[in-house]
Amino acid sequence: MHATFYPPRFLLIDCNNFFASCERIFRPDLEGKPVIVLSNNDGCVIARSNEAKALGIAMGEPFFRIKPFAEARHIAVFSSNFSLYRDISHRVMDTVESVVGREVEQYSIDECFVPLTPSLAANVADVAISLRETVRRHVNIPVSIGIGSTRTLAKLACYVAKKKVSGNVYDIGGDAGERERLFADIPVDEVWGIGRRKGKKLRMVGIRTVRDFVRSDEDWIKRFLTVTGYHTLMELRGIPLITDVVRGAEERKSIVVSRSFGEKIRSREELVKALSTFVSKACVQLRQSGLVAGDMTLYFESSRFGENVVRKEWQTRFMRPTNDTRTMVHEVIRGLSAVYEQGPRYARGGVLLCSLQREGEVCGNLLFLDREEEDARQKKLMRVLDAVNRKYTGNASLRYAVLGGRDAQWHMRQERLSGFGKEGWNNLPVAKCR
DNA sequence: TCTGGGGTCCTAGGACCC
DNA sequence: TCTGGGGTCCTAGGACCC
Repeated sequence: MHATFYPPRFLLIDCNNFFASCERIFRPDLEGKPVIVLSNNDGCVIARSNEAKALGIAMGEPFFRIKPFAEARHIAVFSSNFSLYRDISHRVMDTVESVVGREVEQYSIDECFVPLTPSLAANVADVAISLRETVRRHVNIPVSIGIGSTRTLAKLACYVAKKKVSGNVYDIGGDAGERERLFADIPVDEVWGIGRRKGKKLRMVGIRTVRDFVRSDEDWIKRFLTVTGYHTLMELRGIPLITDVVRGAEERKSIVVSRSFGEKIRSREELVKALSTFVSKACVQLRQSGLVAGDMTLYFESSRFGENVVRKEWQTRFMRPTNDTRTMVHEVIRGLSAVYEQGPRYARGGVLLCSLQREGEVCGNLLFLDREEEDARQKKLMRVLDAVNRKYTGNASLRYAVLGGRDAQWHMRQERLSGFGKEGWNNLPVAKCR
């Protein structure tokens, strides 16, 4: 007896206009009306409902430029509210898992892959429709679903589901003729993994559609677009080469916290407050994941849209990898003393932690054997700090004095936060279970 | 006046060693 | 002091993703 071979199949679920759809959950009156969501500091547009897209609002458009237009057309405008979006995202993922009966591969805040088992694959059309309906009913988020024999094909199918078919579900199946016709109709830069640069490169040599690309010679593509382009090509031909789309929190390689400042900063003291706050946030993430960082980079810069862009950067390596806020804040102060220059108005800054390792797997350093007692005290302090902050709204109630008050001028502008911003939305009737 | 934030992977080139 | 090739490791920068 030999096992039957089942070709792999994948389903991709992607929430439509995710952030805009999240805001709509609490504002049913906005159904069918144009909605946009702005980036941090209300800087530019990062999500648009279909109606807003139809009005010609582009992704990444600076808000100040379209503000009069948005007002004239009664477009609903929201500041981004990521804690809300993360929560809705969890609900969507949980719902999907409950329908398919297995763990999904969450790829981003608003999409996930489901590798299909033979029994799911046998009924994939029904499964997809059930998923779409259940997510709509339980979380009130509309989704599109693509199905294919590789993850890249499932992504492409989802593009078709969104743009070209009614019902928002599409399966790139086995019919070669249908696939040919479909591929001939899709620009090559819509493929997952072909971005702006590679798309332009391909067009310059006459490869314009997905069909042109799929027909290209694979050795030539490998030389022309490196191995990543080769992987994409093979995936489009139905050979799965991309497997690693999820990474556990403990496998992360870096943590970045960076922001534009609400108002430009001139003084070193304000920069210390801002960057110390950023590094404190990064440390909380480290501790939540059970990680320590070996290196830290901090930077701050003037507006990238002005003349004479000034950018300052400073790097340090810790004697021992750490996740201790006090140690990091100390380094921030040291770094700013080293590279701060008076004069420019700084518009944004950030902190990057890398060389991450699991706490407890850090190689010992003989120089520090006598520090164990102090280490234990410091760890205990961090645990208490995290616990208090979790208990009191998670909003950094307890923090180092150097971080300054909450009204600091560099804090984000969020003038259009929906009423469900800080707390309270947990109690709202999100789930419309029958 | 006003222009997001957070990730990963690959490659080329330099440093260093044998 | 110079000659030479091959290997590894690290870093900066580019490209991609959402």
